[in-house]
Amino acid sequence: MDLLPKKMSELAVILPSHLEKDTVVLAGICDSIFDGRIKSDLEKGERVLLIKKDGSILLHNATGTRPVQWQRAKAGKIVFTHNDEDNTLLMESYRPKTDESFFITYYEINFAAFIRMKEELSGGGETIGDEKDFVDQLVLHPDLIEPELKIIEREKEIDFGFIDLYAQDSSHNFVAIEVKKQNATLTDAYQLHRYIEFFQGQGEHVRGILVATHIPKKVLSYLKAHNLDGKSIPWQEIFPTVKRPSKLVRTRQLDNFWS
Amino acid sequence: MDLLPKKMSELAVILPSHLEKDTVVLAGICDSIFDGRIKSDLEKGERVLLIKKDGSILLHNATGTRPVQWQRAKAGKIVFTHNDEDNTLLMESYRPKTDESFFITYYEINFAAFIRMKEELSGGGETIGDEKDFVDQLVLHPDLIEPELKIIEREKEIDFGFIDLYAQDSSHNFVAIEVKKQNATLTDAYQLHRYIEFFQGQGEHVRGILVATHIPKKVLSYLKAHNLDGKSIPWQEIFPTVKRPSKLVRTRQLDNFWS
DNA sequence: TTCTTAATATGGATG
DNA sequence: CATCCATTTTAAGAA
Repeated sequence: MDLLPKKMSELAVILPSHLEKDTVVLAGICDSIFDGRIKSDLEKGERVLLIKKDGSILLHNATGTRPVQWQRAKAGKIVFTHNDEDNTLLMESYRPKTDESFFITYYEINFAAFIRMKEELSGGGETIGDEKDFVDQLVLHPDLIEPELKIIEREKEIDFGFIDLYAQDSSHNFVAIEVKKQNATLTDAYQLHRYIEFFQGQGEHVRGILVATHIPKKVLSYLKAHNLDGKSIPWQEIFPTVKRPSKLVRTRQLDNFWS
Repeated sequence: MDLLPKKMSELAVILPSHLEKDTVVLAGICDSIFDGRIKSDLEKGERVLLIKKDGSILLHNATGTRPVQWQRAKAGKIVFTHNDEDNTLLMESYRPKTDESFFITYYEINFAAFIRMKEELSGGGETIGDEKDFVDQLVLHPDLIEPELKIIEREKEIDFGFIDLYAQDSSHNFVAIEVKKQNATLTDAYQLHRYIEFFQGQGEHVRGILVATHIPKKVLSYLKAHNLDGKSIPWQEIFPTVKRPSKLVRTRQLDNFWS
């Protein structure tokens, strides 16, 4: 849990002992090649490299959420080699599963460290508010979609997929409901359309409703043109208990937020 | 470009000056909350935090490609506060654009450092083998799709979108071709179907072909059921010149690989 | 393993 | 801005 020498020849010797146990952080000037599902060449630039003990490799630029190049875990051994002639440090990794090669050439190391993370302190987590939770709420409160709607089945399987909710409306029509936690897209409307067509092919009349937190006009007009319904249910109506600060919450207010 | 003190009270004072210029790396025991498009709580655990100068925040577990929690750039100012009472360090960030709050509470800091990255050394990159390149190859070698096929137009615009390739087959039928560089999905088949229906609506008969590196059975059966064609073209047939090492390439062999 | 689908998807191009 | 679309998407769950 400390700095490593910046000298490449020493790094090449020391790093192997850390790769299996620690998270390694390396910063410096490098160029690199990733070749696999795509071939990507990076010009010489300053970047931060993170290597985790499971073999995940993340090469980050100074900005941006995603790594600029990376390789997932379960590759072979990562090899570092120092080249005396031009004083470069090479990282090589090959992942047979996906036939991906990753090469990084360092021309300068400006920072090197390792972090030993205690096995027993890997806390889990919990999420609230994904699509499953959305559907859960709709099952509990089908009237949010339409008055007197009765849910009959969830994840009803038909030939070409699963229908999120299968229901019956106040006039005893059967209804296929496709639920999207995000803004609806045309693709979602097509999908619903295909489901309804399937029932038509079976000689059954089934209504279709697309439920989403927001449905753009273009999508609504497609639905209307094909005799389908759209119902937008704002996030707040589904998860009214989730509080959010309207601006940056200062530390002393955290307790309120947690409630 | 060096270590920072691990003492929380000092960190709270020092960090602000680094957040706008440097990449900050922090490791220790924390729990955290992200609340925005979803609400996610993490139990106490040991994690590595990366904060970039554009405000991107990445909280990483000891393993895994993706951060376990994160926030994208363009949020407000990130605030660190030391709480004397229980000796914790709090990170708070709020991103108005998406109404996302991110809180991390540190109980222990095991590693703290900053990396100053030179602005002028941010190298760009280049990729070969994306979908555009795939289509390029198909335009050059339409016979890979079907003998005697003639490409007429690329990115042909119709009411509901763009058709990757528009062509004419050996019997002078017009053909709409949808290309996917990856495995085809049902959604891709729906999309193609929609294009064909558009032409039917115009009173035109147009064949539809879905081209992908791989087409699962279910997708093929949907295509067949709707009089559409599927053509899977393995990656190697499209990019035969891209060499890959069959196993880990040792440094001294790199020159061969680069050719 | 293969396939399917949600995701805080991300990121780029376009209108 | 919103929308559309490709992505080395990733990752989890089911068949």
